[in-house]
Amino acid sequence: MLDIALIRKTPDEIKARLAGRAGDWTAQIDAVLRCDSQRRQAETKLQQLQADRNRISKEIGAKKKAGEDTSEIEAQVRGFGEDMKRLNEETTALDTEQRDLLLGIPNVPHEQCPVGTDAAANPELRAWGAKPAFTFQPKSHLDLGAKHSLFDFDRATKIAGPAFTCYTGPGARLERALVNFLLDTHTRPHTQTQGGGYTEIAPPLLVNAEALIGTTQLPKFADQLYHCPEDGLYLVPTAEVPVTNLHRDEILKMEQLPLRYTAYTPCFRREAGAAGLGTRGLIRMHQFDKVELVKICHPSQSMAELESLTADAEKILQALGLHYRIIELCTGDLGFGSTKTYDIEVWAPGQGAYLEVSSCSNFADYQARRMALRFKDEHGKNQFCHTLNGSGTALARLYVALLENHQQPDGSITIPEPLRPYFGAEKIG
RNA sequence: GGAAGGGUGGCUGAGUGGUUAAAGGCACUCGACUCGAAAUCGAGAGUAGGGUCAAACCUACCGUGGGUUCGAAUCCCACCCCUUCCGCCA
Repeated sequence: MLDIALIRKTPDEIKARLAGRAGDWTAQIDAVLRCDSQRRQAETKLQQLQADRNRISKEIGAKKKAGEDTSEIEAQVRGFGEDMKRLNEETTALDTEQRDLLLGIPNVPHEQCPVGTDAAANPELRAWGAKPAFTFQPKSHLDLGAKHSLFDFDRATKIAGPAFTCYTGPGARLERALVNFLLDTHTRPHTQTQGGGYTEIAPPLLVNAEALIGTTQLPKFADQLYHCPEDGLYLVPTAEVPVTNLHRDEILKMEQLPLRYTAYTPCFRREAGAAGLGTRGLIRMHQFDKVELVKICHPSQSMAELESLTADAEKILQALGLHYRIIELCTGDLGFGSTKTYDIEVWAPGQGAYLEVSSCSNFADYQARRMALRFKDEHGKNQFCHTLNGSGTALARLYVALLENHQQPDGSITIPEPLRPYFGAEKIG
Protein backbone atom coordinates (compact mmCIF):
# COMPACT_ATOMS: atom_id res chain seq x y z
CA MET A 1 0.00 0.00 0.00
CA LEU A 2 0.95 3.62 -0.30
CA ASP A 3 2.56 5.58 2.52
CA ILE A 4 -0.13 7.59 4.32
CA ALA A 5 2.47 10.16 5.38
CA LEU A 6 3.38 10.71 1.73
CA ILE A 7 -0.27 10.98 0.69
CA ARG A 8 -0.79 13.53 3.44
CA LYS A 9 2.27 15.50 2.35
CA THR A 10 1.82 15.47 -1.44
CA PRO A 11 -1.77 14.48 -2.23
CA ASP A 12 -1.85 16.24 -5.59
CA GLU A 13 1.27 14.50 -6.83
CA ILE A 14 -0.10 11.10 -5.81
CA LYS A 15 -3.37 11.86 -7.59
CA ALA A 16 -1.54 12.99 -10.70
CA ARG A 17 0.54 9.82 -10.82
CA LEU A 18 -2.49 7.58 -10.28
CA ALA A 19 -4.34 9.41 -13.06
CA GLY A 20 -2.53 7.29 -15.65
CA ARG A 21 -4.16 4.14 -14.31
CA ALA A 22 -7.53 2.77 -15.23
CA GLY A 23 -10.26 4.23 -13.04
CA ASP A 24 -10.45 7.47 -11.06
CA TRP A 25 -8.68 7.36 -7.71
CA THR A 26 -9.16 10.98 -6.67
CA ALA A 27 -12.17 10.31 -4.45
CA GLN A 28 -10.38 7.37 -2.85
CA ILE A 29 -7.39 9.56 -1.96
CA ASP A 30 -9.64 12.27 -0.54
CA ALA A 31 -11.47 9.64 1.51
CA VAL A 32 -8.29 8.26 3.01
CA LEU A 33 -7.09 11.77 3.85
CA ARG A 34 -10.34 12.57 5.61
CA CYS A 35 -10.16 9.32 7.51
CA ASP A 36 -6.54 9.92 8.46
CA SER A 37 -7.31 13.35 9.87
CA GLN A 38 -10.26 12.05 11.91
CA ARG A 39 -8.20 9.12 13.12
CA ARG A 40 -5.36 11.27 14.36
CA GLN A 41 -7.75 13.65 16.06
CA ALA A 42 -9.47 10.84 17.93
CA GLU A 43 -6.15 9.19 18.71
CA THR A 44 -4.73 12.37 20.23
CA LYS A 45 -7.82 12.82 22.41
CA LEU A 46 -7.64 9.23 23.58
CA GLN A 47 -3.96 9.46 24.38
CA GLN A 48 -4.50 12.64 26.37
CA LEU A 49 -7.13 10.83 28.41
CA GLN A 50 -4.87 7.81 28.88
CA ALA A 51 -2.06 10.03 30.07
CA ASP A 52 -4.34 11.65 32.66
CA ARG A 53 -5.61 8.30 33.85
CA ASN A 54 -2.13 6.85 34.12
CA ARG A 55 -0.99 9.83 36.16
CA ILE A 56 -3.95 9.67 38.56
CA SER A 57 -3.81 5.89 38.90
CA LYS A 58 -0.18 6.15 39.85
CA GLU A 59 -1.13 8.72 42.47
CA ILE A 60 -3.71 6.33 43.90
CA GLY A 61 -1.09 3.64 44.19
CA ALA A 62 1.26 5.99 46.02
CA LYS A 63 -1.45 7.21 48.41
CA LYS A 64 -2.62 3.70 49.20
CA LYS A 65 0.90 2.74 50.01
CA ALA A 66 1.08 5.71 52.35
CA GLY A 67 -2.19 4.59 53.94
CA GLU A 68 -4.17 7.61 52.78
CA ASP A 69 -7.82 7.62 51.75
CA THR A 70 -8.28 7.46 47.97
CA SER A 71 -12.07 7.15 47.58
CA GLU A 72 -12.48 10.72 46.32
CA ILE A 73 -9.73 10.55 43.73
CA GLU A 74 -10.93 7.12 42.62
CA ALA A 75 -14.42 8.46 42.00
CA GLN A 76 -12.89 11.25 39.94
CA VAL A 77 -11.12 8.89 37.55
CA ARG A 78 -13.93 6.35 37.43
CA GLY A 79 -15.76 8.43 34.85
CA PHE A 80 -12.82 8.15 32.43
CA GLY A 81 -13.72 4.61 31.51
CA GLU A 82 -16.67 5.31 29.29
CA ASP A 83 -15.07 8.16 27.38
CA MET A 84 -11.97 6.06 26.81
CA LYS A 85 -13.98 3.10 25.66
CA ARG A 86 -15.90 5.21 23.20
CA LEU A 87 -12.75 6.91 21.88
CA ASN A 88 -10.96 3.61 21.66
CA GLU A 89 -13.74 2.11 19.56
CA GLU A 90 -13.70 5.20 17.40
CA THR A 91 -9.97 5.10 16.74
CA THR A 92 -9.99 1.36 16.08
CA ALA A 93 -12.80 1.77 13.58
CA LEU A 94 -11.07 4.67 11.86
CA ASP A 95 -7.79 2.81 11.81
CA THR A 96 -9.43 -0.20 10.18
CA GLU A 97 -11.23 2.03 7.73
CA GLN A 98 -7.99 3.77 6.80
CA ARG A 99 -6.19 0.49 6.23
CA ASP A 100 -9.05 -0.86 4.13
CA LEU A 101 -9.02 2.28 2.02
CA LEU A 102 -5.25 2.08 1.57
CA LEU A 103 -5.44 -1.61 0.63
CA GLY A 104 -7.84 -0.64 -2.15
CA ILE A 105 -5.58 1.99 -3.71
CA PRO A 106 -3.13 0.69 -6.35
CA ASN A 107 0.56 1.49 -6.51
CA VAL A 108 1.70 4.62 -8.32
CA PRO A 109 3.33 3.90 -11.70
CA HIS A 110 7.03 4.69 -11.96
CA GLU A 111 7.98 7.97 -13.67
CA GLN A 112 9.51 6.00 -16.55
CA CYS A 113 6.31 4.04 -17.09
CA PRO A 114 4.83 4.85 -20.52
CA VAL A 115 1.46 6.59 -20.27
CA GLY A 116 -1.47 4.94 -22.02
CA THR A 117 -5.03 3.81 -21.48
CA ASP A 118 -4.88 0.10 -22.36
CA ALA A 119 -2.83 -2.77 -23.75
CA ALA A 120 -2.85 -1.23 -27.22
CA ALA A 121 -0.54 1.47 -25.92
CA ASN A 122 2.07 -0.97 -24.60
CA PRO A 123 5.35 -0.36 -26.46
CA GLU A 124 7.42 -3.30 -27.73
CA LEU A 125 10.92 -2.80 -26.36
CA ARG A 126 12.83 -5.52 -28.16
CA ALA A 127 12.59 -8.97 -29.65
CA TRP A 128 14.84 -11.99 -29.79
CA GLY A 129 15.04 -14.48 -32.67
CA ALA A 130 12.48 -14.64 -35.44
CA LYS A 131 9.29 -16.46 -36.29
CA PRO A 132 10.28 -19.84 -37.74
CA ALA A 133 9.54 -20.34 -41.44
CA PHE A 134 7.53 -23.52 -42.06
CA THR A 135 7.26 -25.30 -45.40
CA PHE A 136 3.88 -26.60 -44.19
CA GLN A 137 0.90 -25.35 -42.21
CA PRO A 138 2.01 -25.55 -38.55
CA LYS A 139 -0.32 -27.50 -36.29
CA SER A 140 -1.77 -26.39 -32.99
CA HIS A 141 -0.40 -27.97 -29.82
CA LEU A 142 -3.82 -29.60 -29.44
CA ASP A 143 -3.33 -31.60 -32.65
CA LEU A 144 0.28 -32.40 -31.81
CA GLY A 145 -0.68 -33.46 -28.30
CA ALA A 146 -3.42 -35.72 -29.60
CA LYS A 147 -1.10 -37.27 -32.18
CA HIS A 148 1.50 -38.20 -29.56
CA SER A 149 -0.86 -38.69 -26.58
CA LEU A 150 0.83 -35.97 -24.54
CA PHE A 151 -2.21 -34.82 -22.58
CA ASP A 152 -5.84 -35.72 -22.07
CA PHE A 153 -8.38 -32.94 -21.60
CA ASP A 154 -11.46 -35.16 -21.70
CA ARG A 155 -10.48 -37.37 -18.81
CA ALA A 156 -9.24 -34.36 -16.80
CA THR A 157 -12.66 -32.81 -17.30
CA LYS A 158 -14.25 -36.01 -16.08
CA ILE A 159 -12.27 -36.13 -12.85
CA ALA A 160 -11.99 -32.40 -12.15
CA GLY A 161 -13.88 -30.24 -14.59
CA PRO A 162 -13.33 -28.12 -17.69
CA ALA A 163 -10.10 -26.14 -18.06
CA PHE A 164 -8.01 -28.83 -16.39
CA THR A 165 -5.68 -31.18 -18.17
CA CYS A 166 -3.85 -34.39 -17.48
CA TYR A 167 -0.37 -34.86 -18.92
CA THR A 168 0.31 -38.43 -19.98
CA GLY A 169 3.35 -40.55 -20.87
CA PRO A 170 5.98 -38.52 -22.74
CA GLY A 171 3.78 -35.46 -22.24
CA ALA A 172 4.11 -35.78 -18.47
CA ARG A 173 7.80 -36.40 -18.79
CA LEU A 174 8.22 -33.28 -20.91
CA GLU A 175 6.48 -31.20 -18.25
CA ARG A 176 8.76 -32.62 -15.57
CA ALA A 177 11.82 -32.09 -17.78
CA LEU A 178 10.91 -28.43 -18.21
CA VAL A 179 10.45 -27.89 -14.48
CA ASN A 180 13.85 -29.40 -13.74
CA PHE A 181 15.55 -27.52 -16.56
CA LEU A 182 14.14 -24.19 -15.38
CA LEU A 183 15.02 -24.74 -11.72
CA ASP A 184 18.51 -25.94 -12.54
CA THR A 185 19.08 -22.94 -14.77
CA HIS A 186 18.00 -20.43 -12.14
CA THR A 187 19.73 -22.08 -9.19
CA ARG A 188 23.16 -22.75 -10.70
CA PRO A 189 25.96 -20.45 -9.51
CA HIS A 190 25.50 -16.95 -10.83
CA THR A 191 27.44 -15.69 -13.83
CA GLN A 192 27.00 -12.39 -15.61
CA THR A 193 26.10 -13.96 -18.94
CA GLN A 194 24.18 -17.01 -17.77
CA GLY A 195 22.27 -15.66 -14.78
CA GLY A 196 21.50 -18.10 -11.96
CA GLY A 197 22.14 -17.60 -8.27
CA TYR A 198 18.56 -18.03 -7.06
CA THR A 199 17.79 -20.11 -3.96
CA GLU A 200 15.23 -22.82 -4.58
CA ILE A 201 12.12 -22.85 -2.41
CA ALA A 202 9.41 -25.50 -2.29
CA PRO A 203 6.66 -23.63 -0.46
CA PRO A 204 3.21 -24.55 0.87
CA LEU A 205 0.55 -24.58 -1.83
CA LEU A 206 -2.11 -23.38 0.58
CA VAL A 207 -1.70 -20.01 2.24
CA ASN A 208 -3.61 -17.84 4.69
CA ALA A 209 -5.36 -14.54 4.04
CA GLU A 210 -2.55 -12.42 5.52
CA ALA A 211 -0.10 -13.73 2.94
CA LEU A 212 -2.52 -12.91 0.11
CA ILE A 213 -3.07 -9.42 1.48
CA GLY A 214 0.70 -8.95 1.51
CA THR A 215 1.06 -9.63 -2.20
CA THR A 216 -2.24 -7.83 -3.12
CA GLN A 217 -4.41 -10.76 -4.24
CA LEU A 218 -6.66 -9.91 -1.30
CA PRO A 219 -8.91 -8.17 -0.57
CA LYS A 220 -9.63 -6.93 -4.08
CA PHE A 221 -9.30 -10.12 -6.15
CA ALA A 222 -10.86 -12.70 -3.86
CA ASP A 223 -13.11 -14.01 -6.65
CA GLN A 224 -10.07 -15.35 -8.52
CA LEU A 225 -8.94 -17.62 -5.67
CA TYR A 226 -9.83 -21.16 -4.68
CA HIS A 227 -10.79 -21.01 -1.02
CA CYS A 228 -11.10 -23.60 1.78
CA PRO A 229 -13.27 -21.69 4.26
CA GLU A 230 -13.20 -24.35 6.98
CA ASP A 231 -9.47 -23.86 7.32
CA GLY A 232 -9.14 -20.22 6.27
CA LEU A 233 -6.75 -21.27 3.52
CA TYR A 234 -6.45 -20.48 -0.18
CA LEU A 235 -4.75 -22.38 -3.00
CA VAL A 236 -1.80 -20.38 -4.29
CA PRO A 237 -2.48 -18.53 -7.55
CA THR A 238 1.30 -18.12 -7.97
CA ALA A 239 4.44 -18.93 -5.98
CA GLU A 240 4.87 -15.18 -5.61
CA VAL A 241 2.50 -15.37 -2.64
CA PRO A 242 4.25 -17.86 -0.34
CA VAL A 243 7.77 -16.91 -1.43
CA THR A 244 7.50 -13.12 -1.11
CA ASN A 245 5.74 -13.61 2.23
CA LEU A 246 8.59 -15.76 3.61
CA HIS A 247 10.01 -12.65 5.24
CA ARG A 248 6.74 -10.93 6.13
CA ASP A 249 6.97 -9.13 9.49
CA GLU A 250 10.74 -9.37 9.47
CA ILE A 251 13.49 -6.79 9.75
CA LEU A 252 16.35 -8.01 7.58
CA LYS A 253 19.99 -7.05 7.84
CA MET A 254 21.12 -4.87 4.97
CA GLU A 255 23.90 -7.36 4.18
CA GLN A 256 21.30 -10.03 3.46
CA LEU A 257 20.00 -8.08 0.48
CA PRO A 258 19.29 -8.84 -2.22
CA LEU A 259 17.46 -12.11 -1.59
CA ARG A 260 16.79 -14.06 -4.76
CA TYR A 261 14.41 -16.99 -4.70
CA THR A 262 13.00 -19.35 -7.29
CA ALA A 263 10.17 -21.80 -6.77
CA TYR A 264 8.26 -24.31 -8.81
CA THR A 265 4.59 -24.64 -7.90
CA PRO A 266 1.34 -25.47 -9.56
CA CYS A 267 -0.85 -22.35 -9.72
CA PHE A 268 -4.58 -22.40 -9.12
CA ARG A 269 -6.85 -19.75 -10.56
CA ARG A 270 -10.63 -19.61 -10.82
CA GLU A 271 -10.38 -17.38 -13.91
CA ALA A 272 -13.87 -16.10 -13.16
CA GLY A 273 -15.16 -14.22 -16.18
CA ALA A 274 -12.05 -14.90 -18.27
CA ALA A 275 -12.41 -15.20 -22.03
CA GLY A 276 -11.14 -18.33 -23.74
CA LEU A 277 -11.23 -20.46 -20.63
CA GLY A 278 -11.12 -24.11 -21.57
CA THR A 279 -11.41 -23.43 -25.28
CA ARG A 280 -7.80 -22.87 -26.19
CA GLY A 281 -6.12 -25.96 -24.87
CA LEU A 282 -3.23 -25.31 -22.53
CA ILE A 283 -3.32 -21.54 -22.83
CA ARG A 284 -5.74 -20.71 -20.05
CA MET A 285 -6.49 -23.26 -17.33
CA HIS A 286 -7.51 -23.47 -13.68
CA GLN A 287 -4.27 -25.23 -12.82
CA PHE A 288 -0.89 -24.76 -14.44
CA ASP A 289 2.74 -25.18 -13.45
CA LYS A 290 5.06 -22.22 -13.11
CA VAL A 291 8.60 -21.52 -12.02
CA GLU A 292 8.67 -18.14 -10.32
CA LEU A 293 11.51 -15.71 -9.60
CA VAL A 294 11.24 -13.47 -6.54
CA LYS A 295 13.63 -10.78 -5.31
CA ILE A 296 13.74 -8.76 -2.12
CA CYS A 297 16.24 -5.92 -2.39
CA HIS A 298 17.46 -2.50 -1.31
CA PRO A 299 15.31 0.33 -2.74
CA SER A 300 18.23 1.76 -4.69
CA GLN A 301 18.70 -1.57 -6.52
CA SER A 302 15.18 -2.49 -7.56
CA MET A 303 15.23 -1.00 -11.05
CA ALA A 304 18.50 -2.77 -11.88
CA GLU A 305 17.15 -5.97 -10.35
CA LEU A 306 14.07 -5.73 -12.57
CA GLU A 307 16.31 -5.65 -15.66
CA SER A 308 18.34 -8.67 -14.55
CA LEU A 309 15.21 -10.56 -13.49
CA THR A 310 13.74 -10.07 -16.94
CA ALA A 311 17.01 -11.10 -18.53
CA ASP A 312 17.04 -14.27 -16.40
CA ALA A 313 13.60 -15.22 -17.68
CA GLU A 314 14.62 -14.41 -21.25
CA LYS A 315 17.57 -16.81 -21.05
CA ILE A 316 15.13 -19.70 -20.75
CA LEU A 317 13.47 -18.86 -24.05
CA GLN A 318 16.83 -18.29 -25.72
CA ALA A 319 18.11 -21.66 -24.53
CA LEU A 320 15.02 -23.33 -25.97
CA GLY A 321 15.33 -21.45 -29.25
CA LEU A 322 11.98 -19.69 -28.96
CA HIS A 323 11.34 -16.32 -30.57
CA TYR A 324 9.90 -13.76 -28.16
CA ARG A 325 9.29 -10.08 -27.66
CA ILE A 326 9.41 -7.81 -24.63
CA ILE A 327 6.45 -5.53 -24.02
CA GLU A 328 6.39 -2.81 -21.44
CA LEU A 329 3.04 -2.26 -19.78
CA CYS A 330 1.71 1.28 -19.97
CA THR A 331 0.14 3.01 -16.96
CA GLY A 332 -3.38 1.95 -17.95
CA ASP A 333 -2.47 -1.75 -18.21
CA LEU A 334 -0.22 -2.00 -15.16
CA GLY A 335 -1.07 -4.56 -12.47
CA PHE A 336 -2.51 -3.34 -9.17
CA GLY A 337 0.64 -3.42 -7.04
CA SER A 338 3.24 -2.87 -9.72
CA THR A 339 5.18 0.30 -10.42
CA LYS A 340 6.81 -1.03 -13.60
CA THR A 341 6.25 -4.25 -15.57
CA TYR A 342 7.74 -6.04 -18.55
CA ASP A 343 5.79 -8.84 -20.20
CA ILE A 344 7.60 -11.54 -22.13
CA GLU A 345 5.57 -12.96 -24.99
CA VAL A 346 6.65 -16.07 -26.86
CA TRP A 347 5.66 -16.80 -30.44
CA ALA A 348 3.26 -19.74 -30.93
CA PRO A 349 2.99 -20.57 -34.65
CA GLY A 350 0.05 -22.92 -34.21
CA GLN A 351 -1.89 -20.04 -32.67
CA GLY A 352 -0.48 -17.39 -34.97
CA ALA A 353 -0.08 -15.31 -31.82
CA TYR A 354 2.29 -14.30 -29.09
CA LEU A 355 1.61 -15.83 -25.66
CA GLU A 356 2.46 -14.15 -22.36
CA VAL A 357 4.81 -16.49 -20.50
CA SER A 358 6.21 -14.06 -17.98
CA SER A 359 5.32 -10.79 -16.33
CA CYS A 360 8.24 -9.19 -14.53
CA SER A 361 7.31 -6.47 -12.05
CA ASN A 362 8.91 -4.11 -9.61
CA PHE A 363 6.51 -3.42 -6.74
CA ALA A 364 8.88 -0.98 -5.03
CA ASP A 365 7.83 -0.75 -1.35
CA TYR A 366 4.13 -1.35 -2.06
CA GLN A 367 4.01 -5.02 -1.07
CA ALA A 368 6.68 -4.58 1.60
CA ARG A 369 4.60 -1.96 3.40
CA ARG A 370 1.58 -4.28 3.35
CA MET A 371 3.60 -7.11 4.86
CA ALA A 372 5.87 -5.05 7.13
CA LEU A 373 8.96 -6.35 5.34
CA ARG A 374 11.86 -4.11 6.30
CA PHE A 375 15.61 -3.89 6.61
CA LYS A 376 17.86 -1.90 8.92
CA ASP A 377 19.77 0.69 6.94
CA GLU A 378 23.27 2.05 7.55
CA HIS A 379 21.84 4.58 10.05
CA GLY A 380 20.06 1.86 12.01
CA LYS A 381 16.69 3.02 10.70
CA ASN A 382 14.07 0.59 9.49
CA GLN A 383 13.24 0.96 5.82
CA PHE A 384 10.85 -0.98 3.66
CA CYS A 385 12.47 -3.36 1.20
CA HIS A 386 11.58 -3.41 -2.46
CA THR A 387 10.06 -6.60 -3.87
CA LEU A 388 10.01 -7.96 -7.41
CA ASN A 389 8.81 -11.02 -9.15
CA GLY A 390 8.46 -12.55 -12.56
CA SER A 391 7.74 -15.93 -14.06
CA GLY A 392 10.77 -17.82 -15.16
CA THR A 393 8.56 -18.97 -16.84
CA ALA A 394 4.97 -20.21 -16.90
CA LEU A 395 5.05 -23.84 -18.01
CA ALA A 396 1.85 -24.54 -19.92
CA ARG A 397 2.33 -21.79 -22.46
CA LEU A 398 6.03 -22.55 -22.74
CA TYR A 399 4.95 -26.12 -23.48
CA VAL A 400 2.65 -24.85 -26.23
CA ALA A 401 5.43 -22.79 -27.77
CA LEU A 402 7.86 -25.68 -27.57
CA LEU A 403 5.56 -28.10 -29.41
CA GLU A 404 4.42 -25.62 -32.00
CA ASN A 405 7.82 -24.09 -32.81
CA HIS A 406 9.78 -27.33 -32.96
CA GLN A 407 7.28 -29.43 -34.89
CA GLN A 408 8.60 -31.14 -38.01
CA PRO A 409 6.93 -31.86 -41.39
CA ASP A 410 6.35 -35.49 -40.32
CA GLY A 411 4.55 -34.34 -37.16
CA SER A 412 7.40 -35.20 -34.80
CA ILE A 413 8.74 -32.66 -32.33
CA THR A 414 12.43 -31.92 -31.91
CA ILE A 415 13.54 -31.45 -28.33
CA PRO A 416 15.95 -28.48 -28.03
CA GLU A 417 19.49 -29.48 -27.15
CA PRO A 418 19.61 -28.15 -23.52
CA LEU A 419 16.42 -30.01 -22.64
CA ARG A 420 17.52 -33.42 -23.95
CA PRO A 421 19.39 -34.56 -20.83
CA TYR A 422 16.21 -33.89 -18.88
CA PHE A 423 13.77 -35.39 -21.35
CA GLY A 424 15.97 -38.34 -22.25
CA ALA A 425 15.36 -38.25 -26.01
CA GLU A 426 16.01 -35.99 -29.00
CA LYS A 427 12.47 -35.92 -30.24
CA ILE A 428 8.89 -36.97 -29.72
CA GLY A 429 7.43 -39.24 -32.39
C1' G B 1 -8.94 -35.45 17.39
C1' G B 2 -7.70 -36.33 23.13
C1' A B 3 -4.39 -35.10 27.48
C1' A B 4 -0.60 -32.25 29.88
C1' G B 5 2.85 -28.25 29.87
C1' G B 6 4.30 -23.66 27.83
C1' G B 7 4.33 -18.63 24.88
C1' U B 8 7.85 -12.06 28.44
C1' G B 9 13.00 -7.65 24.36
C1' G B 10 18.09 -9.83 19.25
C1' C B 11 18.83 -14.42 22.69
C1' U B 12 18.28 -16.29 27.77
C1' G B 13 15.37 -15.62 31.99
C1' A B 14 12.77 -13.33 36.70
C1' G B 15 8.30 -11.22 37.55
C1' U B 16 2.79 -11.86 45.55
C1' G B 17 -3.02 -6.15 40.87
C1' G B 18 0.15 -0.36 42.39
C1' U B 19 8.03 3.53 41.16
C1' U B 20 7.65 -2.55 35.57
C1' A B 21 9.86 3.69 33.38
C1' A B 22 9.94 -5.12 32.29
C1' A B 23 15.12 -7.36 37.21
C1' G B 24 19.57 -10.27 36.14
C1' G B 25 22.64 -12.48 32.33
C1' C B 26 24.45 -12.94 27.10
C1' A B 27 25.18 -10.53 22.61
C1' C B 28 25.47 -5.38 20.48
C1' U B 29 26.94 0.19 20.11
C1' C B 30 29.60 4.31 22.15
C1' G B 31 32.96 6.15 25.83
C1' A B 32 36.89 5.62 29.77
C1' C B 33 41.35 2.88 31.00
C1' U B 34 45.42 0.82 27.26
C1' C B 35 50.69 1.69 22.55
C1' G B 36 46.67 -1.63 20.94
C1' A B 37 43.59 -5.54 22.60
C1' A B 38 41.45 -8.56 26.46
C1' A B 39 39.53 -7.81 31.18
C1' U B 40 37.17 -4.01 33.98
C1' C B 41 34.16 0.39 34.67
C1' G B 42 30.42 3.89 32.74
C1' A B 43 26.58 5.06 29.35
C1' G B 44 23.28 3.68 25.53
C1' A B 45 20.26 0.77 22.73
C1' G B 46 13.20 -2.32 20.71
C1' U B 47 8.58 -1.64 17.49
C1' A B 48 4.53 1.37 16.06
C1' G B 49 1.38 5.81 16.30
C1' G B 50 0.95 10.98 17.74
C1' G B 51 3.86 15.43 18.30
C1' U B 52 8.20 18.68 16.59
C1' C B 53 12.08 22.26 11.65
C1' A B 54 14.58 18.84 14.85
C1' A B 55 14.07 17.51 19.77
C1' A B 56 11.63 17.30 24.29
C1' C B 57 7.29 14.96 25.28
C1' C B 58 2.68 11.68 25.07
C1' U B 59 0.44 6.77 23.92
C1' A B 60 0.33 1.60 22.82
C1' C B 61 2.90 -3.14 22.65
C1' C B 62 4.79 -9.29 27.72
C1' G B 63 1.10 -14.96 21.65
C1' U B 64 -4.01 -12.65 19.69
C1' G B 65 -8.80 -10.66 20.90
C1' G B 66 -12.33 -9.56 24.65
C1' G B 67 -13.58 -8.83 30.04
C1' U B 68 -12.97 -7.33 35.46
C1' U B 69 -10.52 -2.86 37.89
C1' C B 70 -9.14 3.84 39.50
C1' G B 71 -4.93 0.71 37.77
C1' A B 72 -3.44 -5.85 34.38
C1' A B 73 2.67 -9.09 32.03
C1' U B 74 0.00 -10.57 36.67
C1' C B 75 -7.10 -12.18 37.63
C1' C B 76 -11.34 -14.21 34.15
C1' C B 77 -13.12 -15.92 29.06
C1' A B 78 -12.28 -17.29 23.95
C1' C B 79 -8.93 -18.26 20.21
C1' C B 80 -3.90 -19.06 17.94
C1' C B 81 0.96 -21.14 18.09
C1' C B 82 4.91 -24.36 20.22
C1' U B 83 6.59 -28.87 23.07
C1' U B 84 5.62 -33.87 24.96
C1' C B 85 2.45 -38.19 25.18
C1' C B 86 -1.81 -40.91 23.02
C1' G B 87 -4.82 -41.71 18.55
C1' C B 88 -4.79 -41.41 13.17
C1' C B 89 -1.77 -41.20 8.92
C1' A B 90 1.98 -40.62 3.52
